[in-house]
Parts: sequence; structure tokens; C-alpha cells
Amino acid sequence: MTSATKRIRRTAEDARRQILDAAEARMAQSGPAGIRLQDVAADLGISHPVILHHFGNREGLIRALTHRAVVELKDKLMVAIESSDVHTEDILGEVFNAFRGGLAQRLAWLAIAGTDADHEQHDMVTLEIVRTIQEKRVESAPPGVVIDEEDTKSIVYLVTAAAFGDAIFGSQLRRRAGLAADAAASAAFRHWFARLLRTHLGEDEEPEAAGGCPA
Amino acid sequence: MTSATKRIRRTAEDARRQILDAAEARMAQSGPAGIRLQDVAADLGISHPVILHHFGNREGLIRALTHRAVVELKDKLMVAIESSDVHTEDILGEVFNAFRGGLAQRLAWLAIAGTDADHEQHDMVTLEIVRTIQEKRVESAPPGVVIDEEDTKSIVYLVTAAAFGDAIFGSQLRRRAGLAADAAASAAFRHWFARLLRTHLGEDEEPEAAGGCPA
DNA sequence: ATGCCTATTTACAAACTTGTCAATAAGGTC
DNA sequence: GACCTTATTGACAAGTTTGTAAATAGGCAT
Repeated sequence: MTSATKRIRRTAEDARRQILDAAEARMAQSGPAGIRLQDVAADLGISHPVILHHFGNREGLIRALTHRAVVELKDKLMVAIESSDVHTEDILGEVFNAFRGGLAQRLAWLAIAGTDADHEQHDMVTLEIVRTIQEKRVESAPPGVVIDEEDTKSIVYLVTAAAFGDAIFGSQLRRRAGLAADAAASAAFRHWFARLLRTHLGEDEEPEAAGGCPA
Repeated sequence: MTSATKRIRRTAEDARRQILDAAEARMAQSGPAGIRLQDVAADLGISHPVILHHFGNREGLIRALTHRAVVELKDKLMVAIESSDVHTEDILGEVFNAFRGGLAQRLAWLAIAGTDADHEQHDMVTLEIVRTIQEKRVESAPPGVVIDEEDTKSIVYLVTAAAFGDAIFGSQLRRRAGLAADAAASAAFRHWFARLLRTHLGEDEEPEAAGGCPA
């Protein structure tokens, strides 16, 4: 802790990445308002002016943080949607997992105290996801069946909101019940939720009942 | 702004309430870490030592804030459940409205950076709600039909998480689309969600064919 | 090796934040 | 009206936080 005066010199890219990692960890706990440059620097064992050097000022760091979170969410969600073979439960698991690891917390901060810049990005993400899922539903639907896009929007909205809330509230219940119990409970809920959606989508028995009951 | 040296003297109760109101407004934006005593005092046109006088120290203010938020959530949810006559859509509307007005934001801060004290309270609220709804379901169920409590738990969890996410994310989309469009969109989603739940609960037509549209 | 670029550090400054303390005054009680 | 309680204020202190500026040194090109 005293000397060992070997000064470590990172590439600018590496330094930025490490700083963002440390700042993310802090933000997940205390939110953007709780980020202290000196604390972040201390976590990395560097001096705080390094952060100023790489991000200009504190606000620059926050901006970079928001950009990173939105991109991370988009990437995870797109992978979740495109990789799995439209099996409801698989997608659900991927989406729920996408929010874990502090991402939900970070997004909560940004959604609440967010700047104007990331709003458009966030909306674009939503639109892109809705479009992708809508295409998949249309493809896999029997000919002649119309898939209501509003129904798809609602599903995406519900799943996103639920996964988000699960990540936020679930972590609270987790601390009391221990990890094993939590993982099981979380999985059970996802299973229940998947069945609810499957019946709505008609994946189970009724093929033509995709979205919206024909009154 | 200069003098007008009429010093306003409130009752201790009034002062505490006004301070909590102002602090809540700030917390909804920046979280507990973003609360500055001087800012809160400035919002009220008082000097910041008043806050210290009434709450001891900063942490005392935060504690009072968390207590207030949890109690407010419990009251709103219990009213929502007990008042309406088990009509799914009504309850859903009440629950969604319960989170509006910044309560969801405040709860998000507290859920993320919450202290140990309010965990137990929050869990008690959840348990009480599940128990109440479970009783209602059992009462209104046809004789011989068994209501799985795990199913009730899942429903409560899903509705809570969705309402929470709606309050957090919805506000973001709101700013772009204007208020009228938002109210309509939010209502439409709630309507869609209510129908999804009704089919699961079997409230509509088919008692046993929960899910799956009646052809 | 020499020199350049720049990541990093040390030292410092200015502003801000919580908290303390004595003085002041508003409102109720006698 | 006099008095007492206490909400409120202004001034101040100590610690913290962001930001600046010059000095240092690691790595890369030549």
C-alpha cells in the first residue's frame, strides 16, 4: 500500500473500460448521484484525476455510463430473441437473466434520473425488439391468421416490465431467503409466467388463437 | 427575496411533513444519495439546520422517508384490494395507479439502496396482500375447486412487478408522446393485461379452460 | 538509445455538504 | 402583559468532492 512505485500505464481504451466497470459497480448500489470520483479511483488503486483526464468531467463519466447500459441491454435482449427458437420459456429465461448482474439497477437509475440523450436510444431498442418479435410471430403463424402488432407490443411491454421488477424486487427477497431458495423461486415464477404466455399465444393447444380473442 | 423578516413558525408536525414532502420530490429525481439538505431547505425557503433539528441528522431524514414510502405503498395496495369487488380490471387499475406520483421511483431507490430496517416491513406487506387475495379467491371459488396459493403468489408478483415497471419505464415513453397519448396507451395496456389475467383466472366464460380463447 | 506522446501522479484550490452552537423570535400559557 | 418553550436563523467549522496545473514516467516509434 505504501510505495511499490511501479506506475501502471494502461491504454486509453483499457483505462476507460476499467473506470467504467468500477463506476458501474458503485452506481448499482448508490445510483449516479452516489458516484464519487475518489471512491471509484480508490477501487481501482489509481488517483482520481485519471478519471477526469479520460472523461473530461464527472458528467462525462455519467454519460458514458448511461450509453453503456443502454447498449448492453439492447445486445442482451437481441441475443435472447434471435438465438432461441421462439420457445417462450427459453426467451423468458434469457430476458430475465439479461437484467441480472446489476443491469436492472443501473437502468432504473437511468430511467428515473436519465438524461435526454438516451431516451431516443431506448425507444429505438424497444421498437426494434417489437419489430423482430412481430416478424417471428407472423412467420410461424398459420397462413391466414393475422397477428395484431398491438398484442405483440403489450407482450413485450409486460415481459420487460416484469423482468425489470423481478430484478429489482427479487434481489430484496433474495437477501432474506438465501441464494438457493431464490434461484428456485425465481425459476418457478418464470415457469408459471411462461405457461401464462403460452396459453395466450396458443402455443399449447389452440393454434389460431394467437393474440386477441375473436369475439 | 431580501428581507420580509416575518419568520414563519410551523408546528413540529407540520414542519416534518413539509420537509418530507420536499425531500420526497428530490428523492424521486435523484435518489437518496442525491438529497442535499441545503437544496431541500431552499425548496421550502427555510434554512437547512431546521432539517437537522427535526430529524437529528441526514440519516434520520432518509429513514423517515423510507418508512413513509413503505406505509404509503401498503395503504394504497390494501385499499385497492379491499375496496373493489374482485373485478380484475378495477384492481389492476388501482394497483397501477398506486405506483404513480413518484412512489415507484422512491420505492426503486429504496429497493436498490435500501436499509435492513424496511425489508421486513416490505415482506410483511407482500405476505398480507397474498393472504388477503387468496382468501378472496377461495371465497368466490365454486365449492370443490382448490385455489393454489403458489398461483396467487405468482399473480401478485407479476402484477406488482408489471405495475412497478410500468411506472418506471412508462414515464420515460410518456415524455415523448405527450400526456394524452400516454394515458390512452397505459389504459389500453392495462385492459389487455386484465384480459390476460381474467382468462387465466377463468373469470370470463370457461371456468376450466384458463387461457386459450373460446372459439 | 533518444525523443515524443500521453497516461498517471502529486499538490493545490474552490466549492459544497453535513453538522454545531448561540442568538432570535413566534406562539401559547399563566 | 410577562414568561416559557422551541422552531428558526445566521455564522462558523470540519470534512468531502470536483476540478486544475505542473511534474513524472511508461511505452512506442525512430
